[in-house]
Amino acid sequence: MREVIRFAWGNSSLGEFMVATSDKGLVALELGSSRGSAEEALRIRFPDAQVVSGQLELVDILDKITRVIEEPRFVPELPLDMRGTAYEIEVWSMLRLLPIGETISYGTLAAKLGTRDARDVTKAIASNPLAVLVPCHRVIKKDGSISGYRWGVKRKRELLARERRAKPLPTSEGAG
DNA sequence: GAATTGTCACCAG
DNA sequence: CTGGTGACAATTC
Repeated sequence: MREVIRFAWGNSSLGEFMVATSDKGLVALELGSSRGSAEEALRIRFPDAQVVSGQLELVDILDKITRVIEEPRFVPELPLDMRGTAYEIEVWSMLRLLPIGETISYGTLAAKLGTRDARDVTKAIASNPLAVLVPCHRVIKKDGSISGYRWGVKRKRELLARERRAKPLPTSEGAG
């Protein structure tokens, strides 16, 4: 019996996104890719699985994802089926501990993980299949500038901007 | 901002 | 082990 991967499309202020789930939980959340290539990516990632459209079954999930994108503080209780090397999973777990509005550099994150090379973390983060749910957008370069983002630097900036607003600030940020 | 160079842990074979 | 690789980091103009 082949494993079944279901995918569906949703819409948000950041554009269209695709969600894919296995029996265990979410395996992918893609932002703004074209429908064709995103679906193909799934088949490549799960060559032995049956990739089917599950638009109806995933309505609930789509709804939650949309909300996460619009409201950074909303935490969906969605099961994540993380697939990757042990190291990648470690990095992803680490990212999810980052509070809203908080950013960290690749180098610092690497240090926390016990490795010494930021590039190492970079690779793991770049392999993150779960946009937003794993807040890889909170990882930036050491000088504070935005470096790169698998789903587009603009989305990264946008997500960070939203989180800054959502973050409870003791003082107002003043004119900006 | 763009280009250049140094660096090394991780992954696949 | 060997080889390839990077969403880095620090420097320079």
